[in-house]
Amino acid sequence: MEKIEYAAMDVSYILDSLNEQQRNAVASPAQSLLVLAGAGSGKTRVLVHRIAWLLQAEHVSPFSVLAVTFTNKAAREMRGRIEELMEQSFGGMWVGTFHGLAHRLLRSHWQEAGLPEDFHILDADDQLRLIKRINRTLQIDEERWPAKQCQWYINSQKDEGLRADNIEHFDDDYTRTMLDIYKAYEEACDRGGMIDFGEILLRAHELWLKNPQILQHYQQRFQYVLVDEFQDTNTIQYAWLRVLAGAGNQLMVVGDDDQSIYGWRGARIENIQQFGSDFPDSDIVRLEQNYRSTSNILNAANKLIAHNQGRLGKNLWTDGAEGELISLYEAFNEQDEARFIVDRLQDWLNGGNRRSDAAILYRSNAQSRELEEALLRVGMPYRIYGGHRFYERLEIKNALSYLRLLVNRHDDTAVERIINVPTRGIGGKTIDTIRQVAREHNCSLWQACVEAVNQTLLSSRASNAVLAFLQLIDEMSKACEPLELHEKAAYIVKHSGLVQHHEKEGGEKARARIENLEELITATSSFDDPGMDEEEIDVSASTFLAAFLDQASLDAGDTQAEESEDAVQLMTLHSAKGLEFQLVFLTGLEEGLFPHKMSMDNLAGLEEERRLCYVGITRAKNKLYMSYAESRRMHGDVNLCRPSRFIKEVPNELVEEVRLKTTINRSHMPSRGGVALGHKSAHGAEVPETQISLGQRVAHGKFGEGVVLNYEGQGSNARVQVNFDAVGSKWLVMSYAKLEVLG
DNA sequence: TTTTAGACCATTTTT
DNA sequence: TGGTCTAAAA
Repeated sequence: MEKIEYAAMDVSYILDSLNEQQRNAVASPAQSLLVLAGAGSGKTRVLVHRIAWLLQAEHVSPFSVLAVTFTNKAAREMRGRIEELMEQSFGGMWVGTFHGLAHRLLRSHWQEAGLPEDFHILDADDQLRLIKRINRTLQIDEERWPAKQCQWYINSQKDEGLRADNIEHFDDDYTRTMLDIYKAYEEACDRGGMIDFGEILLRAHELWLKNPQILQHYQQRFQYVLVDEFQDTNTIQYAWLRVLAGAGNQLMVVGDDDQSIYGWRGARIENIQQFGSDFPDSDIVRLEQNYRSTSNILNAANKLIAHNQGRLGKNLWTDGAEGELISLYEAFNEQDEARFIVDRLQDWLNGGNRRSDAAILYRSNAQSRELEEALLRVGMPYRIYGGHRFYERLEIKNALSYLRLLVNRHDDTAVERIINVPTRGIGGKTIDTIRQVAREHNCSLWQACVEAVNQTLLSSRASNAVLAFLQLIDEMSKACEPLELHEKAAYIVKHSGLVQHHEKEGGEKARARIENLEELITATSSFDDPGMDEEEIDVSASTFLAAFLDQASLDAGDTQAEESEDAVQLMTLHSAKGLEFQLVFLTGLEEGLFPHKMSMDNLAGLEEERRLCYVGITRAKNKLYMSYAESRRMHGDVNLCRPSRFIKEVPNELVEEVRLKTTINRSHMPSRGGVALGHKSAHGAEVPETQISLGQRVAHGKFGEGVVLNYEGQGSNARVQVNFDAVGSKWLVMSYAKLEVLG
């Protein structure tokens, strides 16, 4: 790291572009500082400028700065923006995620942390597989205690900083079972030198508590600690921060209690309320000026979130334009909703806007399908955020497992994964035997394979297959020895047989998989180890590969091969946090979907849903559409829906209802408590060449009266879906049904 | 051993 | 509806 002279530098550029509140935060002399940053108030900006201020105005060494975020993307962005602002890079500064930084500590102090030097990281999928295996050996009833639930239990305990030994139990079935599994799981992890995501944080915390001299070293080094998205910290993360900053270090946390949407995975909104009492001399700065949205949108968000209790309170304002009203559309069903959105989108694009400036947001991933189909139908390019991250994909994980075995032959997780992928005749029975051998000899699966072959414990056919596997790995290992990382990856992809394996299954999916494998090679060639200080230069080829594998576990690769085409953005509300768009569609505003039925029976859950809605609304800069459907097909069958309570929590004067063709009054709106379909006249799309339109009440000779929900085709060939009062929904062919149109 | 057919059951997601 | 998982057939 080069020495930097700051002599009498002009520092005004750091403050000049900021408003008063932002400036107060950036130049604060306080020992600890809580910045309550409303949506669109320049939160990241404040963090970036704060660091610049420390470095330049207060002559703080970059080595003394630690900045923590939740995602790698946020960390990269922060570092990038600091470098951009200061036109300089700062290698010695630690900017990273909680997990990334904690992992770095564990790599440096593996001995003190009680880990083997070559420990490796278990991702969620690996973890689940391991738990399943454990449950099988413990003979746990999978029906009664699903592995998913056990995984959830273990992770939430770790989020709370609790190990199996620390957990009080009342000897009930549930806790006893969970603790047994937790213990067995911990043992398995220890034996295999594996740590899961929660363990990374837990170990890093314990590392400090158990090794005061190490803690002291970091406390002395990191005099300035900054935290982004503080409302998302869980118990262990906050504890870790308190330990680090406990020695009088300067701590600045930035967050927004109204945007806390990760309670369900351990985030504690209480941390932000607790901060003041944990750091009694702390200052609070509120960033309340919003630079993003029109005042109509902002007011809608403010009014909505005001329904939550126990907020720290903020009053977001803007001096920007009032903007258009929020448009509300009542669709008949999810198809109608999708059609409507696509129509609006096309209008908007005809006005010369860019597709990537528009986003369609939904509560749950299942909703994307209908929207995709509608977009596909008109040929509008779109991109879906979320879904399977690059490094989590099946084919990638398989390829990585081969690479893992090059580094460490005793990586059981990897062996389990690929021992029969591609299929080479090693089936469940053979693998069981091998596991058995491993348990008896207390050795790794790899060794057990060797043993099983040598001792002829297997049928000759199985034995040959296992031997072939062992030789394949050994040969590849030898061949890869002298190669560069990306050459290793290319070699593995080529010689593992994975490509042929996927080619065989054929289809569109298979092609995508093969492309991904090629993409992996690209990813390795552009990899340069970000986690290394210059002190640690002796990076041998194999540790370089190990570093890549770590990075692959820790960074799921949210840059999933960015395509350059301008496309409409589709994502869940959760993944929309932190983003902004000119035009936003907030879809599926129905009771049971949003707020989701799993979260609406308790106040905490409901309030989190409301915050989610708040996040959604505040993504919009210029124009917001909200929509809901009167009926929605979910998991195959049709449900009738009531409009979300969140709709009526937005003041009427900010909303304009969009009606296609017919205007009707809103007597059936939520205030009445959801008189769903019933006494309403026709509205919306007509079934072509018929007297029927969606939403219309009709009578059938046999089934009685009902409401038209949907249609296919046209004229006498058309089929219509009718929800009958007596017998539920049915599809009928127009020419046979003889439907009578009711007024 | 591998493939396939039926059973089951479904928020939200980062690391 | 579609993805995952177990149990029976090729």
